Amino acid sequence: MIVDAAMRVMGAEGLDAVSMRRVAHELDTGPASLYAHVRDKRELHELMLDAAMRDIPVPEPDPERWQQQLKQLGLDQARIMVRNPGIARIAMETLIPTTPGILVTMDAMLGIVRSSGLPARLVPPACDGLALYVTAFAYEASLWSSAQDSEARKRLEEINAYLDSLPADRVPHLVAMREHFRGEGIDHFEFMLDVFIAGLAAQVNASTSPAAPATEPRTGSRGR
Amino acid sequence: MIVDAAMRVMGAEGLDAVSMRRVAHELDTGPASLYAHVRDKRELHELMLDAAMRDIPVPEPDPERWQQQLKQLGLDQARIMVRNPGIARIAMETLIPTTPGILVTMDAMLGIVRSSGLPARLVPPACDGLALYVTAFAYEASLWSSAQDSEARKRLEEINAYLDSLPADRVPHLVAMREHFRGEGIDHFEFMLDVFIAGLAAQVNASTSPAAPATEPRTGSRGR
DNA sequence: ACCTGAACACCGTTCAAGT
DNA sequence: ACCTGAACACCGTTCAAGT
Repeated sequence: MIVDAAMRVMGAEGLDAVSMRRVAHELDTGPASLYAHVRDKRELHELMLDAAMRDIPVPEPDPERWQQQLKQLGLDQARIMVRNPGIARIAMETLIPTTPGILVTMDAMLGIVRSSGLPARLVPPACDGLALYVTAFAYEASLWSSAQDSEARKRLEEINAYLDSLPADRVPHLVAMREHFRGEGIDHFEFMLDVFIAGLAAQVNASTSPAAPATEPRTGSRGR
Repeated sequence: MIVDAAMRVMGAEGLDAVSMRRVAHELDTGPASLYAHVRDKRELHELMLDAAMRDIPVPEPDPERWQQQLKQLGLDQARIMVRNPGIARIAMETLIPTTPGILVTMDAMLGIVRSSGLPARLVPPACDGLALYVTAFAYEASLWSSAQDSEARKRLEEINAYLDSLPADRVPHLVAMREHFRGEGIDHFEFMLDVFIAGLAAQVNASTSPAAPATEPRTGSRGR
């Protein structure tokens, strides 16, 4: 009931409104009562994270399709966080979530990357990194949506006006590429997922065929 | 003086201790006095971000070395944020920093990526994405270091104990790869930078030579 | 223009006392 | 075991009043 009430408040008024006092009030009691069921606010946050993320569909790893599967999983994670603004911030703050639902998703990601043929010692770093980027993207996206609509629009106008007034001699590239900054966040995210996965694929090839292979040479960043 | 006092408090006691009241106290005055110089707490944060990031060295873009230059810039940004715990959190929360110091760094990154030959419309998304990942990494790193030492160690032990008790039938990959999770965060970060840059290089090649080239064929993720 | 004291409307958490 | 009222030690921001 506590987690439900907290999720309700977050959905209606954003994560900032989810205080122990506000949640308790929702349940017609005082804040002290919550501490019989929940260690502290951090634990409540972790339970909310689990509630939101528990039902991400996880595929059976298929070595032939690891790239598509990884991208799909990343998109699913981002989608669910963007849909519940506030959850991404909790995920950023939670460091290492240890709640069952999240671990299942992380395990699925490990399974997919493992099936790619990437050396075992690189699989956890790759998954950590990807999960972190997905979370950070969703967090930025929810900053926009969770700000009061009018406030966000005002800030956006301020920024646009500011960008238009930039001195071309101090920041030439910003000025030159100004037009390319307007764009859909989710498209940028998809592009970045592709870039990341292509980079992983290069690592796979580099480790599968350390010497220049005969049939179809591919070059990754060999420099590490 | 206000920004200096705030940086001092953050350095000594962490970002959470940087309240308007605490900073005012540091200056032997009341919290209301600060509002004559600073619009609100968000603006104070932005000024702190600028103070910390203003002197990141920025290279002259060299098309021959864009990969090394990009990696170096990412490492420099991460290093400075990890050195000032709290700055990374401000950077995550600030959405689009509009302060001069930060814009110069962003401009330098745009210049480097532009010199790589990546299509212009992909340059801003790539820089946004890279900057976001760098910031997110530094944020996670500072979560560890900014927690009270004893508290962080306790939490780490809890997590390790928990990971050791995981059921192999529910999360087989987590259990199988457990040993590879212990590792230096900064090494993982460098690996991820390499992966990302290799992915970008693949995109560059894919757009430079859309048909199979003659001399030295390279394959990127052609699928988008 | 800059500063101040006092106030408003909040926080998370603890603790003795109850059932 | 669960709940409660009251309290402790804080927040960001505003505002009338001062210099």
